[in-house]
Amino acid sequence: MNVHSKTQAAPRQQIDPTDKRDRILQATIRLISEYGFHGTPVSMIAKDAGVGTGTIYRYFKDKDALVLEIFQQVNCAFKKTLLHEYVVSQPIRDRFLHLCRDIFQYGIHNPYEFKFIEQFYNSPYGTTLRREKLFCNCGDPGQDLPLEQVFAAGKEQNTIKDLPLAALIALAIGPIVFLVKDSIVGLIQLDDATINATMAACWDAVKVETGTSK
Amino acid sequence: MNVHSKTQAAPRQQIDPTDKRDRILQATIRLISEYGFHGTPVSMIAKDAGVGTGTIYRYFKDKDALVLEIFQQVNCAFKKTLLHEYVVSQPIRDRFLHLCRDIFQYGIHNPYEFKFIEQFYNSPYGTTLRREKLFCNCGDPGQDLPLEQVFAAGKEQNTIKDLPLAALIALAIGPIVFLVKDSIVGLIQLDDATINATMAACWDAVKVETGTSK
DNA sequence: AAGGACGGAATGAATGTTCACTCCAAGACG
DNA sequence: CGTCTTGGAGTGAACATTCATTCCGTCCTT
Repeated sequence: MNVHSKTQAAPRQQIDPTDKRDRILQATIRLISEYGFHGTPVSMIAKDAGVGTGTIYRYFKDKDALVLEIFQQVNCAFKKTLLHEYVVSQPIRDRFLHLCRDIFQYGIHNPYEFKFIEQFYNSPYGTTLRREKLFCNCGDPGQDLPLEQVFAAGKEQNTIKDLPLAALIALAIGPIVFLVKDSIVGLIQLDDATINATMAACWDAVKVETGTSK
Repeated sequence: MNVHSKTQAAPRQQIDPTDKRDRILQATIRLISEYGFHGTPVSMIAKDAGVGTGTIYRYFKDKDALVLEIFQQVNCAFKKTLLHEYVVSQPIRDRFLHLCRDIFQYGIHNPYEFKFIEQFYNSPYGTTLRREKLFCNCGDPGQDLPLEQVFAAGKEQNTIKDLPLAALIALAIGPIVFLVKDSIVGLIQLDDATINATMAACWDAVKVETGTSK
């Protein structure tokens, strides 16, 4: 960008304003999502980010701090994605499908972040976080996930099955996580038709049956 | 060799026939399911198994061989569980629910093995295996998973939705894996009622709608 | 020229693997 | 029967490697 590099045209440092910090974050997400925390040495992150290993410690106290910051950042971004264009006044089914689609899209367009979050949540550290219900509230303390709101509202008006919340979430998110992971590793190709049909099937799983059951 | 090796009553060695080997396997499953491959040093496995570190290398070439053997063993045992009392002549829905129940039960009763398999499948090595479709065929080469058979049969008779196989599997297994993992880390308590209702909901997801769709 | 950002060699701790040794059960020999 | 020999399972300290973190010389900016 810019060129004349030097001669002051670029106001800050020469090449990377805070570029390096971002490169480190991105490389870490990518590598840890593939090899796991203990499977990715700091040296590997440095090489992938194109910086010296020492530089990483200029920006982060240690490896743990680096990973924790990534989790908080990615987790917040993901939650914001879910709330994007989410309208509480819409019918339960529409809101549900909207959320499903957002999760699908997020996973497909942010595969590394998606796998990173999943790994983190299933790590001992992530489990502790979940148990303590701390999460990252992103400045909206105490607010439930929108999916939980939808289920609560749906149960009241007898649109959603009367199941434990954990089971409903599993029915909604489980298949999506499963499919997206397969898609990320290249085992399948997710086209729009499949995504839509799968979302609809997730709805069938959580909705109250309308016709005869069986 | 042989010789009546004495009186034959106690055929083999005195105390530990293959006891240690098993203890090593069990410890590895438990620890890796919790801390991951790179997160569990061999020394930790040795201590947990109550053997010297060197002993592990009497039974296994290296750490990789140890883990690979566990995967093959556990994977085969799991598949056998799925085929237990599985009757092809039963209706699609009954076979489906039977398989779902088996997966639930296996996960609840073998939490370490369950998490181990999940981790392995999502590791780079496991992904390669899946892509190569090699798996562990347990002596039944080419035989599909029973779940795949059920879906194939169900599609033919228009009982199961016409979705890609991967999507159907995700709809069936995704929620179960999700719930069992939560149950293993103690976030929820899975009672029979919840299990049954969740299985039924999985069926709703994959079955062809009978009443009006909406 | 001063000061800080940067890279990467240096460092010490941790990990996977090896190896020289111990120990004990099971024949061999009297 | 009792003692000696032996072979191999078992062990954990030692070794080589890898890792996270630190440190210092270099270079860029001002």
